[in-house]
Amino acid sequence: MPHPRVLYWFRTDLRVHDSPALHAALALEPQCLYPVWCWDPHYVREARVGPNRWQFLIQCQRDLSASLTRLNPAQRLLVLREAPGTLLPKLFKEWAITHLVFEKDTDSYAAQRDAEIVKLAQEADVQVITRTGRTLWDPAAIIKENGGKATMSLTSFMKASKNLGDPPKPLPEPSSIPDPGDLSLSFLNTVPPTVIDLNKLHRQKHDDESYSALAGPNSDFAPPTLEELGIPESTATTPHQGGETVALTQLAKLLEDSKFIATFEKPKTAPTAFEPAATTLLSPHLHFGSLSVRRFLHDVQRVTSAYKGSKSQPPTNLPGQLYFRDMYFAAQHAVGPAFSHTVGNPVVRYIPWHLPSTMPPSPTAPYTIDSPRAHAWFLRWAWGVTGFPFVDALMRQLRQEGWIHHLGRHMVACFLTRGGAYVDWERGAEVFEELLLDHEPACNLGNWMWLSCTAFFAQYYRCYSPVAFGKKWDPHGAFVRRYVPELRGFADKWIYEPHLAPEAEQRKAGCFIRDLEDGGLLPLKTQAAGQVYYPSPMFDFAERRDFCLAQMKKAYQVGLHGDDPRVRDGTAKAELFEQVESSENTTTASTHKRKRTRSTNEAGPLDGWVKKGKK
DNA sequence: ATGACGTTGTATGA
DNA sequence: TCATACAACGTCAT
Repeated sequence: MPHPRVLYWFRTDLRVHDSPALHAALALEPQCLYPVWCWDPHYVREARVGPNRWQFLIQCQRDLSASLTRLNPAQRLLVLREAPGTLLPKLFKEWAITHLVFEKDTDSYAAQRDAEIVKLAQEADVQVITRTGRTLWDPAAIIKENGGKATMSLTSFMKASKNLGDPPKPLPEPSSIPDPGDLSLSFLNTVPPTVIDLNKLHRQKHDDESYSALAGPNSDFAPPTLEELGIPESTATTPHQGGETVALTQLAKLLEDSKFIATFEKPKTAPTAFEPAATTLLSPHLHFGSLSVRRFLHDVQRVTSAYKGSKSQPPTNLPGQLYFRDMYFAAQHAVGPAFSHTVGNPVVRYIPWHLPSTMPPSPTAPYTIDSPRAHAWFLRWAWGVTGFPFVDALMRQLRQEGWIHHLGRHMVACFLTRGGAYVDWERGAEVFEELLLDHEPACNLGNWMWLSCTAFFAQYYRCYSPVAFGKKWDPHGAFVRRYVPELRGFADKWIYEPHLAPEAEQRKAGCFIRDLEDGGLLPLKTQAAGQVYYPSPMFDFAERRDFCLAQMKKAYQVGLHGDDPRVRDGTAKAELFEQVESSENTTTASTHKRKRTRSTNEAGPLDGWVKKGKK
């Protein structure tokens, strides 16, 4: 191949440092290099992406574009507004591409898409080169070492990875890149049909205009703006910044504190710490690839080996966190698309949760409202108005900033599922998908299974208390005061349980604790103008914990997994869990009636609270 | 078969 | 600041 013309397809590798795929592209000694980002409708419309993550992504794209220009003034990131499946074959022809290069992505959707793209490239006589780069090890290689089985514990993962040797050393940033070829485009873009638009809720300004022109409104291939996407800038409220430059600066700063790096123990870091947080906050960069996971590992190992003194070990140290990430990627790879839900998933335990996913999946009615009460609990959880200050503080921090500490995620996930509301973990995973900057499908899904004790973890009797767990880390409640400002005036004694404060204390604190009306879905009817209120707890936690514990015990005895045919056809709940249903249902309609009146939600899952709650 | 272990629980009592 | 009961899960090494 004398004059390779390379299309480098950027996806979740928005960086120029340690990019094995970019190095592979440059090793071809190309005559020209096209650095392309395709505006995949899977991301634009089908995945749940909140304003904060849109902003973070755009920042990553802009920073990458600037880096490419630094490496060659004629270069920039070419953002094209069309689906890869229809766009890439046209580009192969238009730019006489000889090689397509990209970093492997083993997420379920991406793997399927990439297989199709590889086929299209072969049909166009374009050679495809891929490299593993998103994880420390290739998930497929890990699973092969693990005998084809999903890695369900860190022990099995570590054993499998040991046979593969150390992860590759990080590669340096290239000193230069070749010119692009001719950038003219002789065709208009094909606008993908809108079948699903899970992000419609966020497009308050106007409809999505990201597909209005192939190379952007100014024909300059620029990354989109929030304005173009119809998302008001004011709704992106995160203080966290995207981009490789920010990521590497943040990493360098962390590495200066060798004691922090070498003695890091995750369970000893406080979920209540803010400004600064107790952990590295590098996870969003790992997701978008603005930081290489191998670069992170290598730098941590270098600083740790130079550190004099006793050091922390996996699984609690910093490398241990990265191993867990890889473990989830490998498990997802082994299970396939079913990893994202219960039905058909062989590794997940079946629990007859409230608000189960609709089968077959439907984007307009994603779940069944089997219990209006549980639905209200779910919405109140998602919007941080449960009446449990620690839970609400965490959920509001998540919504505002797009990041909460790992242990905080444990707390709210346990609370929604096996330790409180008894709501399906898939509902919680969807809310996290929308709000987290660092949303990594494999890790998010894996951790939700972990915390709901449906896979990876089974000690369901270890249950987090929304009062005790907060107090343990932050006895004075500074974290609660920061994110639930209406409670600021309460004394430490009441900060985690303000509903127990006498009326006089509430008056002194300038905030009254009152029940929400209509089963908790509506704000108070009787509130006075100018008066500040905070809701009473949405349920008796001790009572709910006991109930959940009993249900979990029963479900473990029944012992069904997601791939059981009785789970798929819906008979499992009816035939094996009748007693579960009736034992909880003491106050509302009978089991019989509820089953017949089961309805699905027409609006988006969070529609109810949004408008009414915001007033 | 058996026992140790598993990243990160809570309440109680000394 | 410890230790222990709570009621008791799955995985892995032996």
